[in-house]
Formats: sequence, structure tokens, C-alpha cells
Amino acid sequence: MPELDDLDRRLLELVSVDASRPLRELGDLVGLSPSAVQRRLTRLRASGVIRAEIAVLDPRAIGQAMTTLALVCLVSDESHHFAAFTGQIRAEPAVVTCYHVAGQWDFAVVIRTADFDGYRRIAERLFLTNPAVQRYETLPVYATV
Amino acid sequence: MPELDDLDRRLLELVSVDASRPLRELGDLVGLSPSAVQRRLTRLRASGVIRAEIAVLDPRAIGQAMTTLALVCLVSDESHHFAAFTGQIRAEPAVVTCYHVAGQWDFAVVIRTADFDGYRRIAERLFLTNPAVQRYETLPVYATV
DNA sequence: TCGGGCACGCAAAAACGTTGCGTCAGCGGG
DNA sequence: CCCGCTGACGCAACGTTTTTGCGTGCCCGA
Repeated sequence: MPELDDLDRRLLELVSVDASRPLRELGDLVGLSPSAVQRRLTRLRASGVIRAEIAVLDPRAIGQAMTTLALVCLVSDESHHFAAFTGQIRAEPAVVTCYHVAGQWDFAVVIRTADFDGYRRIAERLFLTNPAVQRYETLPVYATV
Repeated sequence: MPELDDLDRRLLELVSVDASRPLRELGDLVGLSPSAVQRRLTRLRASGVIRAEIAVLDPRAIGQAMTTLALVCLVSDESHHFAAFTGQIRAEPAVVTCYHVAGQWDFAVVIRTADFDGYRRIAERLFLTNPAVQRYETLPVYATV
């Protein structure tokens, strides 16, 4: 992972907002030729600084109107519960993000569903009937600020 | 917002993982010509189903090695605090996401900083010395599962 | 002072995105 | 029953963008 210079950082800032910009436009904005921009982006992709280029979808449009944050504590004295829990989390497509955290909780899980009932079903399977889970708390999301 | 058919959904699934795929390749995968794919994507962009196409960066590579989840309660009896708080949150570039939630807390804020001290500075300004904030809790992120 | 490595710009070539046109299927009204 | 309308499609021509090879200049270490 080589060091990033100022031009790299400006390019990253630009493509992190809009990855569909032509190289010529990026070049104009940072003062570089299209081919120089291209070589930098290729290098940044290869070195893993740019992980992916993805389309951001409107959750509502694809029938995922509800977002919920769940805070989870595992039963503390069994380490193999950790692997079991993360495995289940990873296998669940409704899970958008899962943070392993310090503090009062062990995990914070962001879950996207069509409606509250969809969340209830997932929470039942993932938390309520899960022997690895000691306690959990549901924080339905009103809005993303 | 028109209805999505099966081809739309398959295209969305593909571009939500990799938005840099050529139209020809997408067409091959769903059984459509490049121009038909293009027209569908244009429509999906115009109708807001596709919000943006962005590059996903490695936080570590851009000097944002630490992620923290903060749970926040505002002082409950003053509604103008809500606007003040969301305004401050929006103005803070280190805030990756902010959920307005129901349940035991009012907000869940995901914050990205270089290190713990960076978080401390932001938390001090945003939460500790903020009259709108009644109490808050810090959950440093070990890892993203 | 002299090479070697590296990033650059330029230009040609290949790939890709875009658009106009003709076709066809589905549908509602005459 | 048939006609015309609408909407989506494929094809092909066109314009733009990406890609690649090459020559130049700069910086650094010998």
C-alpha cells in the first residue's frame, strides 16, 4: 500500500461521490491528463484503496422500506458463540451492516426489511431463539439524517 | 416511480455490486441487448431507484482507521433541539451515518476518525458540550462483520 | 555528472455508451 | 374483428470514453 499524495486524495474524494465521471472531467478538476488519472485509479483499485464501484439504490424502491438497528449481547462465557453468531449474521441477506463493538453491547446490527413484521421474523430467528444471544434491544429507524 | 419487473431487479442486483460492468456484459447476464439495458438503467436513474454510482474506499487507506457507534438521547422537552442537533450532525464530515431511532435512544451515529483521540474531540464538541444532548454512550467498533 | 526509475502528456486504437429507426407484441376502442 | 396506439426491443451508425504504446522531463542516488 503506497502512500497517497494530494492528487490521489482529491481523485478519491471525487469518485467516492460519483464514480461515473469521465477521466477527462476528473483530469480537468485535478489538473491531470485523462491517461494520468486512469493510471492513478488503476493503481488505487489494484492496491485496494478503491474496494469497489457500486450503484446505491433507494431501499424503498426495492421493497426495503424499513431499517432497524439491533443491539446484541452474547452469553459471555462461551467463545464459540462468537463464530456461530457472526456466521448466522453473514448468511442473512437482510443484514446491511454488523459492527462488533466494545462497551455495553457486543454487536450492533443494521437490518433492512420490507416492514416491521419482516424484522420481527428475522429477530426471532437471529436473536430471540438463538442460544448464543443473552439479550438484545430493537431500535427501529424513523429516518436517516 | 413505475413498477420494477424481474429484469430490472436482476440488473439492480448486478450494478449494486459492480457498477462498472459494461452494458454488453449486463445484457448477456440478463438476456437483453446493450441498448435495452442502457434504457432500463437510464430510467432507473431518472426515477431515483439508482441514487448514485460511487467508489467504495478502504477507510484505513484514507486515514480513517477507527469507527465508533454513538447512541444519543436529547433533552426531551425541547423540540428545537432536534433541528439543532441534526444540523450539527450534518455539518460534521466524520459522521458516516446518523439514524433517528425509536426505543431507548433518539439517535445512533456512526463516526469515522483516524484514532480514538479524533473521536474524543468530536464527541466532546458534538455530545459532551452540547446542551441539546441529555446523555450518550460510546461503542467503539472492533470490526465490521 | 550521469543513469535509472517514475509519472507525465500525447496520440492512435479499441471498447464502450448513445441515439435514431424499424419491428413486434399487447391492449383498448371503433 | 381489425385498427391504431403505446412501449420495449434489436440493430446499426455515431460520438465519446477508455486503454495502450511511446517519447519526454524530472528527481534521486551513485
